[in-house]
Amino acid sequence: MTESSSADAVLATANVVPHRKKYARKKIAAIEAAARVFADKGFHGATTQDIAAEMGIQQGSLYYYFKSKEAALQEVCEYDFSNYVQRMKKICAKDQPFEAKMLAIVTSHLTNYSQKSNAMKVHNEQRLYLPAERRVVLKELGTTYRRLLEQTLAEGIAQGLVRNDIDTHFVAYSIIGICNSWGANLFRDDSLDVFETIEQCSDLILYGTLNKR
Amino acid sequence: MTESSSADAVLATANVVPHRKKYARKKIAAIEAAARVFADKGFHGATTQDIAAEMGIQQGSLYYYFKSKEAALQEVCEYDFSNYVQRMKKICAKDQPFEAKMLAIVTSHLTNYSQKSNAMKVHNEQRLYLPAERRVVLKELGTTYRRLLEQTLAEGIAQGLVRNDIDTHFVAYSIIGICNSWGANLFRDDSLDVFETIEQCSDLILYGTLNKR
DNA sequence: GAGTTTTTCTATAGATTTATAGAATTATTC
DNA sequence: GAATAATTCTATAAATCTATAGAAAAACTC
Repeated sequence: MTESSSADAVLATANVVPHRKKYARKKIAAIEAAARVFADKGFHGATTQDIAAEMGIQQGSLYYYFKSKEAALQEVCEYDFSNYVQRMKKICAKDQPFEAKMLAIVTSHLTNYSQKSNAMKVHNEQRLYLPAERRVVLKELGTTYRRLLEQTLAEGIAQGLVRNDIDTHFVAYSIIGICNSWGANLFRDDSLDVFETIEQCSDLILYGTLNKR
Repeated sequence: MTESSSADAVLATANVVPHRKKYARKKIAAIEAAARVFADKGFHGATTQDIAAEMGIQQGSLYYYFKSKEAALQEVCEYDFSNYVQRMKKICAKDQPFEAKMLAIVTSHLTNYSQKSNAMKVHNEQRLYLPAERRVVLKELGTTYRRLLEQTLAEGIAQGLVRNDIDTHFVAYSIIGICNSWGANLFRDDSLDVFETIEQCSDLILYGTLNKR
């Protein structure tokens, strides 16, 4: 559970000045520490003391990195989210058969979960404790993601591959629901295999449970 | 959002002595008030003051009904759960075609959500904040429920109606995941139609998204 | 290495929160 | 209606939590 790698997003915003670079690195560590603690104890259950301890600093020092506890939650929820939506855009833009796209979408979702699990878990479970003002960016990104999914389904229908009697809006929400539900399971249970889970999820979404007649 | 009706469960345990009956009634009101508050603010975000205010009593008086805040969470999570599992048992015991059973299961789940929404929401989202000792009953009931679902799927396979290459364990979890995800949506969005949602959920589970060839 | 900037620490104000004890009130019983 | 039991209230102890201010330490610059 390191969640490193995509320091990129935050690092990119930092100037090349060594000072800022070092700050940015530690800021990422702070976000990831907060993500771990919030994932474990929930926003209200976690204390700034917990987060500071997770970073190995004193409680008061935490405020060098976060303006407030609430700001920390917001940053955790937004952490790497736009990269994730970006990846979704790429998947949807590709010229591939519907089944392959769906597999790629589920893969992206669950892979992201198994890599950025804490931040994603916190986003899914705790973001509603943020006041609406702090959720505008999240809402936008979430809507973009869902629309891409709906669009992909609509394309599948247009190609005659997907049933034309489904409600794309409903199915999009359902897919997100299944993926998040399995994401949480993967988080909880180490013995689960990510790729096995991916297979089964997309299989269920595509084919359902009934035998073909 | 009254959540009355099934006072039965708790009332049944109370002796016929008028005293106990009145206490039991108010205790149910306490559980439902706690459910509303926990659903809204989360376990740690809610205060005993909030729950007391919701009941129209003073903070200290709340301890006449709950031994502790944690005990209140446990009681909310367990509230009406065993009735719910009981209903599931009846559905599964019936001699009906697989499709009808699945529709009944989804209906039971989502109908329960729209009636006992607060307690169910709290159960789904907050129960893990309880220490393991307080979750034994919940765990048992949950396992029973999932097993019934798995068994129903297995019967469907035996009858040749359900694909024999699915993993019943995985599919059972997925069904629960979809239902809970839509339960939460129904909770949030009043404009959604419960029966429409039920239709769509079971349709997706049964037939998936692809056209038959 | 003196001076400057960044990072961390300590200490604390001020507000909340859970849970308890004992008094006060209300309801029930005979 | 006096005696008893149930319910609610008030007041408070004890613990905890966020956020801030200013000092101390560490890192960096020239």
